[in-house]
Amino acid sequence: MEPLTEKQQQILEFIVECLRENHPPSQREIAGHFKLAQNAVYQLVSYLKKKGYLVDAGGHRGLRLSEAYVEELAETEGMPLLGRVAAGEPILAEENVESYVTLEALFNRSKDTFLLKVSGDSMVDEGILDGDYVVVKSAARVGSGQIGVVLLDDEATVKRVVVQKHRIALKPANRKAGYKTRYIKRFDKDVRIVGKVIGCIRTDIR
Amino acid sequence: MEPLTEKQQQILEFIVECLRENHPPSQREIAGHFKLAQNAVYQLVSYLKKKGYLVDAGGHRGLRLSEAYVEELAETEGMPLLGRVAAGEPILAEENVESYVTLEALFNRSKDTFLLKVSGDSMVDEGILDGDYVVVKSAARVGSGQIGVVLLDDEATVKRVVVQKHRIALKPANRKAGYKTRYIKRFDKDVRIVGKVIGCIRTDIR
DNA sequence: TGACAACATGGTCAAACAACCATATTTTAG
DNA sequence: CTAAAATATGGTTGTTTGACCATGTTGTCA
Repeated sequence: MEPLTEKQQQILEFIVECLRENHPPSQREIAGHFKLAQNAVYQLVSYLKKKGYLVDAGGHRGLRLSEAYVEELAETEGMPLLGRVAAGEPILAEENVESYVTLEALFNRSKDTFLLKVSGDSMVDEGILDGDYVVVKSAARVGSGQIGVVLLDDEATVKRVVVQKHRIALKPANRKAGYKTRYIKRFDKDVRIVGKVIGCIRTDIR
Repeated sequence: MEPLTEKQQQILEFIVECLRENHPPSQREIAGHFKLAQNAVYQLVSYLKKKGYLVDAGGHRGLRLSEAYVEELAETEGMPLLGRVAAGEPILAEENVESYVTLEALFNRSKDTFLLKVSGDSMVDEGILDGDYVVVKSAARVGSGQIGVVLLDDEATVKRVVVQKHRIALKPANRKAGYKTRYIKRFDKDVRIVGKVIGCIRTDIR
């Protein structure tokens, strides 16, 4: 995008800040903030429109960011997702960046998705470690062989669920602890399948 | 919060929607959308203020959401994080929900944080699987023993980095493949430490 | 030196606007 | 049944606002 002068940049940043807080500023408000005449702002805003940073929705307080500029901002906001990393280039060089993603976008979440903090090592061999958060999608049943969250003896456990003829097998994944599969009757009152594990997040790796 | 009538709810939702798109609606715009007189809106908005959903910043298009309501919205927006799950309760019952977190908040990210898609199984024993995204914080050096991203032979690799006297050891974590540590000279031109792995995200668990 | 872009002031004006009044109908709760 | 709350209309008023005009200054570039 066409470069901005310092003043224009300042004004634009102020506008973005205001929009972030959901109140598009009036020209007079901007003028007040920078101790300018309303008209100085009118002009500067005109420049910003001409350069394609702002769009006018019409009406009072009608300033909007242009799509192009919103996109440019997104690159600062979302996390850059790196594809193949080329040697020599600075790591965050454009050719390395595949896209910019918000973490929200990684999981296309619906209303009934939630996080559950995992305690225990029973699923380590599946890459679900103690302290991880599993992303769970609420569901009354889980496909056989999938990893699910089961409410069992007042405790939510994450296990691989295998549906058999008359029972359900809850298979841990911990080589060291041995694979002590637990079997429960189907339709047991004290057991409830809570959901299906669709993701896993680990923070604070040291 | 005090419950809303259907009409009030409708109006509020419309306002929220407008605010999301960064243009607080004027009363007339709302009125137009619902085919009402400006004054009907004035009254309904008054109720919403009285009930604590809206706040008035004064001036034209001065409507804002109250903090209380923003908080309530956050519960719909962020993912609920479940603590100890009580049996009997519906899984998303209030007593189960510890807090509502946006995924953004899980990593307190700075500008130089990015995602890198992992290919390969060399870190499976650390719970970093093929296809996972690692959250990387840019850094020229990595503490000994930490997991880092190293640019090596035109390829970004995730390995445990152990700094020794005259060399750096890159230790994979894959029992099956054997732990074939790779040693590189310190200050080797062809090697660059790119950053430190601070998190790991797995999507699409089947 | 002269042209031009950027930046600035003060002033005017019509449209958009929130606030408020009087009033009427419908819905809800006791 | 009745009173209060909620929902609605139309009209008035004073303020806020964007747009625009005339004009002046400063810095840059040819």
